[in-house]
Amino acid sequence: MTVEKQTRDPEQTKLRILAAAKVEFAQKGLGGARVDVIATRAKVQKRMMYHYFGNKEALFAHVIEAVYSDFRDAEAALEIEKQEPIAALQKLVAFTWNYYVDNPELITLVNSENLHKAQHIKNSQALQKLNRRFVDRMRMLLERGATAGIFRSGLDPVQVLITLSGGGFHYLTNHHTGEIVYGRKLMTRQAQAARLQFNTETILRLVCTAEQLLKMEGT
Amino acid sequence: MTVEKQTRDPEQTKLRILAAAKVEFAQKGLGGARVDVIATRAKVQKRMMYHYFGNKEALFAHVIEAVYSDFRDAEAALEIEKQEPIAALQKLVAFTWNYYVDNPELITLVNSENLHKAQHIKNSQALQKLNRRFVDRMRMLLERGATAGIFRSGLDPVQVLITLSGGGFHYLTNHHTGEIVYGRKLMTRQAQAARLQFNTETILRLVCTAEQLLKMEGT
DNA sequence: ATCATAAATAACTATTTGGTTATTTCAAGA
DNA sequence: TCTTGAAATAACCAAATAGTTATTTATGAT
Repeated sequence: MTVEKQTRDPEQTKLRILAAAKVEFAQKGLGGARVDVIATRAKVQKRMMYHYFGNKEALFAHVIEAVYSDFRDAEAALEIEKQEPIAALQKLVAFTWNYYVDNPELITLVNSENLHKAQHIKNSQALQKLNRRFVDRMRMLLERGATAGIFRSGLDPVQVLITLSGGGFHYLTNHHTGEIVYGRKLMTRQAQAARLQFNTETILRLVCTAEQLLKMEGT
Repeated sequence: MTVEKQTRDPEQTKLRILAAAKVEFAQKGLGGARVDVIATRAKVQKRMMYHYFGNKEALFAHVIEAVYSDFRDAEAALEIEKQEPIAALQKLVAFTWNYYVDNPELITLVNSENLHKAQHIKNSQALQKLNRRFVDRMRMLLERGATAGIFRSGLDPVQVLITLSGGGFHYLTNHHTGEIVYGRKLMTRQAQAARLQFNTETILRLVCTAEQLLKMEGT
């Protein structure tokens, strides 16, 4: 049994602040989040937050950058380039959906960052690099599919990616108002499974040629 | 020239408060919005806001409800039930997109309401009624298309509606981070036109039968 | 005309909030 | 072992903030 001496552990302290901040910012947004709540939840003196991160907004920027890069890292680890096009696409749609479901903070944090016009990540070189590769992976996947005669040619990878992520993101981020608008539960196990399936179908119908769709309907 | 006597106009006062609140809440979210800013912008004593609306959250609830019902009213006025299925769907996609573009507050307000778990509209009978009709219109449209052999049968109108709105909503609400993620401008005139076209295509490919898609590709 | 009521104004307050000052404590390197 | 710089604590503060109290003023009904 490790006896944890809490005193003097700067790395742990920083991580605890970051974790608490992620929860608070995700829950209340940048404007609604409270520095004191973060400190209390992190079991850290508020002063330490200012010591390590400077101020509330800089802390927010750190949180956003960490959350985004975790997401892209997980995505890159999928190695969809090693699968055949349709399977790769299905895998990517499912991964994206599941990641959103398992990391609900990501969604509200991204929304909050957009409310602030993305000013906190605007200058992050690290994110720009990660994301360029991300788009390239989709471009190559679409090209492979087109070459194989399965996918339509000339598709814009950015448009496909936005539609792909949006099918999950939009559903999840707006599920509270959605349940009122559509008059049904949207977050039951069944509803979630149905949405993933529908979204997969949407993307496949979007990228596959009509001939390929006819062929698959026969299945 | 009408000499405007400002004194004693409760309707105008309420409207000015509502309009100012809409801007402030849309810009900063519920948590970030400031009551004093709203009062100043409305050119009204802050006390009047409390007089007419009770408190900040109740004012927010009024704003949300007004914005939502304006949106649905405009949509109902389209009368898509009077058009043939494909044209109706194209019209609905374009309308939805354009409404979002022309009313950017709608998007951030809906996001803010979702951050608060939709608690401000949860009990609105008016909205529930409006929305039930909205889903019914899509259900009937899908049925008409299926009967005509143009649309696939068995499509879930709610899933289609979520995908349809999401294609625009998600793009617009996340365009700030999106420009960094995708490394390109997303709000130029051309980019907007391209997105509307892509989204229309997505929805048509989603609902039309494969045979119908083949037929249309010939065009 | 006047009176009752609602609209509008002005000044105020208790609390919250992001951020700071001042001080103490630990732990690693000389 | 001693010194030095970073880690941690505690108490504090000015500004901001949602909401109030107290008062005046316009207006429509009688």
